[in-house]
Amino acid sequence: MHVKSIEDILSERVRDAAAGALGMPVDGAVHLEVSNRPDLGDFATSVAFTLAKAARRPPLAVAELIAAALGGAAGDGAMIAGASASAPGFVNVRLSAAELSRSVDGICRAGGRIAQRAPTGDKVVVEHTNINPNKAAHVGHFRNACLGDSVVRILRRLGHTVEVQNYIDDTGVQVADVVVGLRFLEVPPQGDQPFDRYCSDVYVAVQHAYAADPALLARRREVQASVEEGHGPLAAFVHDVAGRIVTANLATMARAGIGYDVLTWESHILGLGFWQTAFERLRDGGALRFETDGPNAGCWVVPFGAGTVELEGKTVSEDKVLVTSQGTITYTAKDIAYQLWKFGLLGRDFSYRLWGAQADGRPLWTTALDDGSPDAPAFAHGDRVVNVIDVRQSYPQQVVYECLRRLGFAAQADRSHHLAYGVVNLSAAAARELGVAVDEGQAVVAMSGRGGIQVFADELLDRLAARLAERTADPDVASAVAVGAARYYMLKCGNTQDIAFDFDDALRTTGETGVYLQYALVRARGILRRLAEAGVSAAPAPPPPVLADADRALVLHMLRWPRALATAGDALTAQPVAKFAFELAAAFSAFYDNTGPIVQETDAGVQAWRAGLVQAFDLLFGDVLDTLGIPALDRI
RNA sequence: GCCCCCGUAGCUCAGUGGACAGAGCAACUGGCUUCGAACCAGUAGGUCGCACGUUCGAGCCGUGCCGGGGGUACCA
Repeated sequence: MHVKSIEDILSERVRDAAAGALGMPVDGAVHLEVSNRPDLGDFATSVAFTLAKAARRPPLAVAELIAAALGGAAGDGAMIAGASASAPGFVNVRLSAAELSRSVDGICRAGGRIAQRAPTGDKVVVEHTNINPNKAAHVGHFRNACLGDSVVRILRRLGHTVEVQNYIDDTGVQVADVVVGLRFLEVPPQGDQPFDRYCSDVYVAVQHAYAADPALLARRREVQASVEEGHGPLAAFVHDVAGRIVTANLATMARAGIGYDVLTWESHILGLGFWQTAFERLRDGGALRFETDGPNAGCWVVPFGAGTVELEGKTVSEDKVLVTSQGTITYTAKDIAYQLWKFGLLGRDFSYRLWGAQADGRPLWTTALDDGSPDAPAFAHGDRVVNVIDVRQSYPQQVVYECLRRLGFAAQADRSHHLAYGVVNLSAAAARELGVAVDEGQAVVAMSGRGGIQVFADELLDRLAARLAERTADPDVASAVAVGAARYYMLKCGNTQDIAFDFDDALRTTGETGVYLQYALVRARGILRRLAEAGVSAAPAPPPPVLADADRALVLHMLRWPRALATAGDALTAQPVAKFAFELAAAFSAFYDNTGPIVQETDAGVQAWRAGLVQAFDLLFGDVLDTLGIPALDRI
């Protein structure tokens, strides 16, 4: 259920008051913000500045007129307790205790989900994770999955139908490299390391082997050729390896509560001839050009950027090659076919079969080359598409969207979103801990799967859980707190911010961390538990005559949830939700510490009100944490 | 060359054109006989890279510089 937010209602009130006081129409929504002068009011608006000119009065005089009109509406049970004007022209509004009480009641009746919106009827396809199936997930992949998963949770709350796709590139060189290593090199496993970690090591070993013996590269071509033919024992082996790695990667993400709706395999896109269909469309639509000379002679290209340019004495082309002079298909080409399919524009479809059940009970499907399952739901046909992909792939992503445009699908191109996120590097300290030589003055070191310079996602979760196990007897609690800490670490920065991964930061359990959020909820649930034991109801109750600042601040913070969620959805980033969650937890912690124990409260009115307040916080904050994928616990 | 991102406290980062620029960490002071101190209350720490411009008002918008990173592959 979606209730109109306090700000929406206040905005209308201010607009009406301004129109009445000034005797002139006020167009559009009046922008309202949470006051950063809580001594003056709960909300503030600068609308007087914009109206001053037309009203032919100074801003402060306009603000005073609006405040007087708003204040006139105050009274018993009214929404607004009072309004004031302050220099140089702000209007400050204070909510009444009765309104705050109604808000607490509303939060409880909504089960905390006051930010949930009615279904919009549109479908958003979100692609994230997308790990090459030849290695264990590292913290860079983990950032991708955390961002994608939280954006999915945000969009679902905003009323969108969301389908999560995890693209598996099982035909690229990376898988081929590991298969070469497994078949032709004897790489000893380290102890009882899991298969995905072993493959990460093999991948590094293969790079060294190529350098020492270039003849080995022929083996890679051999593997790739067999994959392209799609049958034979080598192809079956590749398929088996990729499948085992995907299973391992899914298990890693499942630890953090991250799931999917469907796995889309690159080999299926090729095997079903999706690219051939897309190619013909592009060629016939005039979007492609076959080059007979120049740097791309013999290639099919999509003209892009400045075309052919002279740079530092060399002739280079900004056009994007889709089919090489050898006849092979580039990744971008496959991505064009994939993107067309996501929108239902290809005129082709996969068949599907069930991959398995996931931790949250949702089924996971996979594309299939055979007839698949008759029970499979319909996938793709999205109205919008969000691709969670490293910022370094911005250029090929733009090529993909431009190709849609050139095929006449401008609307779909506009509804294609590259959710670009910054790189996860290692801090100098983290790199040294991994045994990597770091130059003096070098702040960060790039991770490298080929070079074996990386921190694995499982390793991060394991180390966090181990640290937390020192403080709790329950290993399930330790791992749940570890998940919260790891996810918050990945979400608290903006999408475009590069992250310098640092063990000291990532393993912290105090301050602005996931632990802080979980601890606030644990404290609230501790109160509710004690109240229940004492037989005190936690149902919403009327406010006491005098409302403490900590109580007011807590209610007002909770009321900001819908806007925080909407902001996050508009920008396709979980960061505003992460920041909001921390601030709300801080408001609750201050409330907790700066007021007496509710269980021992002697004033029955105060006790009843605060019990209801804690109940509302528990419900609402549980929804906030779930949006971030942070487990809500009763005890830690 | 062209395109994109970043530059805010010692460090890591927030800051939808609005009031005195915030948080965490690190440093320093206090606070557990009370619903769990993984917390709270406080002190200190800033030419918001630089310069012009737009605006009643700029960390935010525009232009030009200076630093750092990335892209501009017949890799992904």
